[in-house]
Amino acid sequence: MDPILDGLNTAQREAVTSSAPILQVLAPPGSGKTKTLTARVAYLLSHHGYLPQDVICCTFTIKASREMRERLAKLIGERLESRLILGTFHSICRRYLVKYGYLIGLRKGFGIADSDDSRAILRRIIKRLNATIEVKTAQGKISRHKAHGLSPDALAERVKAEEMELVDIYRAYQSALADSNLLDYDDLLVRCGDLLREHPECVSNVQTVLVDEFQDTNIIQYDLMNLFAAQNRRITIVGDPDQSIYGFRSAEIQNLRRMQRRYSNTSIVLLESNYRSSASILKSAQGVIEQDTMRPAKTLQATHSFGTLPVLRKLPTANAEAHWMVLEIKRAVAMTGGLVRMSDIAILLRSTSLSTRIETAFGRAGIPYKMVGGRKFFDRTEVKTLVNYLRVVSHTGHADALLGIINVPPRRIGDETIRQLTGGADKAQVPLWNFIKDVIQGRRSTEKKLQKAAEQGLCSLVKLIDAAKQKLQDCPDASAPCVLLEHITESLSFQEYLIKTYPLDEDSRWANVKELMGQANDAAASAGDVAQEEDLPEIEGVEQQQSHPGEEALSKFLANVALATEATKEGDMETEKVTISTIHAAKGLEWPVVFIPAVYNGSIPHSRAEVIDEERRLLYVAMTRAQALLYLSLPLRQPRLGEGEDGSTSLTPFLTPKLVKDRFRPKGPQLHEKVVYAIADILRRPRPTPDDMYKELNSLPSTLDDRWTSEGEERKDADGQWKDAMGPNDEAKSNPKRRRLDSNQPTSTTYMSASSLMNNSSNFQVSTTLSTGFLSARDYAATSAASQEPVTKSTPNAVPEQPITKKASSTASRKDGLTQASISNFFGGPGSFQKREPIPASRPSIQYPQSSYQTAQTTRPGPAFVPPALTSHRLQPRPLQPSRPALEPAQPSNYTWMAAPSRPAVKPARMLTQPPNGNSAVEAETKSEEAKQESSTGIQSVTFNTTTMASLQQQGGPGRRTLGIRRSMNGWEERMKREGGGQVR
DNA sequence: TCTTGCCAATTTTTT
DNA sequence: ATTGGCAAGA
Repeated sequence: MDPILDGLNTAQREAVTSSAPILQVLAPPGSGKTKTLTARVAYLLSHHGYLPQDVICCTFTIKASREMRERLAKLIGERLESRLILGTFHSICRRYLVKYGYLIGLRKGFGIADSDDSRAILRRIIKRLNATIEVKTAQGKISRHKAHGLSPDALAERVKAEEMELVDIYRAYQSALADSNLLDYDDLLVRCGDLLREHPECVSNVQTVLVDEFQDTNIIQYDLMNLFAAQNRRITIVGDPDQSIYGFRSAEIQNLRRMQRRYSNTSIVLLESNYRSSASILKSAQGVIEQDTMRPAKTLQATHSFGTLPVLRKLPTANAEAHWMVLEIKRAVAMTGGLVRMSDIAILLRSTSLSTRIETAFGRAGIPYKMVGGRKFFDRTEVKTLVNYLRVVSHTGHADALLGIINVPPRRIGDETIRQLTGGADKAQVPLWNFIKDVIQGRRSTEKKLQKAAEQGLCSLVKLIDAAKQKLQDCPDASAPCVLLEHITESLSFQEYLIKTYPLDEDSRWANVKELMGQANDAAASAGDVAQEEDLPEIEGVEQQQSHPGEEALSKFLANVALATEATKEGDMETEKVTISTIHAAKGLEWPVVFIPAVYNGSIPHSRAEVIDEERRLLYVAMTRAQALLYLSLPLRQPRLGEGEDGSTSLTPFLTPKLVKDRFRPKGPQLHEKVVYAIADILRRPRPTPDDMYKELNSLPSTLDDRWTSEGEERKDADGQWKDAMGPNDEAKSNPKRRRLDSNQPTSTTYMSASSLMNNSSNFQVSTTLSTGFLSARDYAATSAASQEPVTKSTPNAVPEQPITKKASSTASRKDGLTQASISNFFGGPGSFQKREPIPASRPSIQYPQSSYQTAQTTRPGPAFVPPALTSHRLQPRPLQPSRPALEPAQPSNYTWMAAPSRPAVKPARMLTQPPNGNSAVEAETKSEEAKQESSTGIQSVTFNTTTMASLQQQGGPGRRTLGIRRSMNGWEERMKREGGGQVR
């Protein structure tokens, strides 16, 4: 078997090997999206004969693209991998603009304005224009407009007089960027779009385009995808509408539909099996996401056992909440006998501001952690300063960078001097840098005479920069950034400067400088590798812009700095650390144990959130990061920004009372043997031995989550000493009396469902009789073996400690199961369904909301298939295709649904129903046939449905539409039931 | 005029 | 806790 397909389930293979030209892979969290996309890249290279340099693969974050590169290197080897055009939209666009930007009049050596730069520019403009708008809002609005492709002029035409202020600011902002030869994040995309529209030949080599996290693309990115693929019109995207959490950045979920409308031959593969989380976590998460009524019902098929219920914990204050996390982390680590380690744990936050409390609590308790997401490193002032020096050296026109360093270290250049200089430069219509040079060399003068000291300071700055520029010219290779940094820090006596200015933490700041140099060094080293990631394939007839290699290395380094999110080098990754991250930054990742604190109204949903659904999805994304243990918590009081006047908080509305009751426990789970084993199984790790599990117990203040009542109150002991006795540091020496395991606490019972109540009461009575008040390991073993805390609740799916596969069909037949109809419903939008009817196939210009689907399922048994033995020959490397005639959106859209149920095995041959070269794909796919199940063979036939969408003049009434949905759902259910028995694997 | 020191305000999420 | 804005010394 093809090694590329190893370890993929049938639906995933379906997606990987599909010969469909336009393919959408829709998949819930944990279903192996990225794995599938990666495998598809490899597959396309090896089976379709695409050259890596002719394949564009867009990811959303730098981390994702790095991960993908690593996976691909393993799959296809570094040689091929390094030639792929793979990266974030922004970085890919930058590459094209570097090479071909001259074609649209972009100046050489442009820099990238990060959001601090943008903010600084806007601040100046707003001040100058005496505008009232806040810098941040202006920044956001401008970015929005750019993402929608609106230039200042275009904006001016469609906006009211009162908004003209913004137009002026926008204009001024653009010209300020242009003056400094900068592009901001949005410009990278917009300008690249301009380039490819005017000069499509730049991507004429591109055979296929793949996009990860498609639900997060905005309009411009969507356009770019199509422009990239203009030549050959072969696109694969993966995405999940439920995980769309970047609406604030103008991401548009509708792009999924837009794409289907544009490409009538869109095929869709659904992945439904979740390989990440316990069934109970999935259930809880689904309970959250399903509150979104506009969303299509969709199955999330668990492959793991039910596990232990997630926790929803109330705590008195935010500090208590942080402390509670400390205790639960310690408990989880100790009681699982090394199964759960610090690095297995993540704290996911709605906003970075929540981290401080947690960080201090962790710091005091000695819990190692690393904070990701907050752009920390490159924001450090000392790092920023040095980077600004590099930027000025790279491009002296970069006015903001220049202003950032003009008086750092202090050169006696104050506000007044700066005002004189910028004012003069403005008047003379000369870049600031040139003006300064002219002034100190006596060719020009400022309105008011500059102070001697200031002039001297300017002199030394100019000297330094000029010397550095010379050095850059002399440096013919990628070591330029490194060389320059050394030169600059030395000439500035930067270390002494740091010592003087930051006497408190001078060493850590210097360490940051060292780190920056290290990164420059790494960049230099990796640039020497076989293939330059930077290089785009040469295209005949289009000249690439060449530049000095040292300069290029420098500008690339600076671009990486600007585009990096968490470029903090993974140097200290080896040590065991808890991860603290924003939810946004956690997307695509997973951890065995996840904490989500502050689940109160105002945090989630955030008080300033615009779209409530997006906040819900955010919580959903956070919850589905967890594999085995999931803890949500909230403080009952918030000192500052609470909801009520008294600072009391209320639980997020996303966690409805019913959901809380059915799917959460009020306190951390008892971590006895059974629970621990279930965790081990979910993580696919060896079960720890009982000895391992018990040996650390004595370090814990309690083996239970009993420091607070389940109503979130401070537990009052007889002597009332909890509070002071339990500093975070001295658990170990606290009075044994307080460590006794509580057996009955009335408060906790209110939450318990009947089943868990039963065994909550009596299991631990043994312990209270122990003279020490604390269980020895063996005692604990004895009690916990008897305790049998229910790991499950009575749910149809509750199959403890058993892979859930056998139950799959029952889930699928539930009314909330994902059906083809419901998914199509999503794409059609609400109410787009109708009973199936013949639909005129050639209606032009589809109005999406009015469209309807014809659902039918085809199975092509026997002769229609190539015998399995031959399937491996099916997709031999093909000659590259000539570009195909365009399929215009005016054609009816025919979506091919290739919904392989997660569990059953499928013969790959079915893909042959599509002609291999795609030219006649449309015709083939529009044929819809009734699905038939080939149940007798015991082998699952493919469910290969063709959904034809076309516009409808008039819609049926709501009743009819519902009927239509029901109908197709029933068909699906029927099939699922029938398929339930025969499974091949 | 530049520097220093104090006070106030501030935090949604990312390329 | 960090940064920006303002007032008083050098």
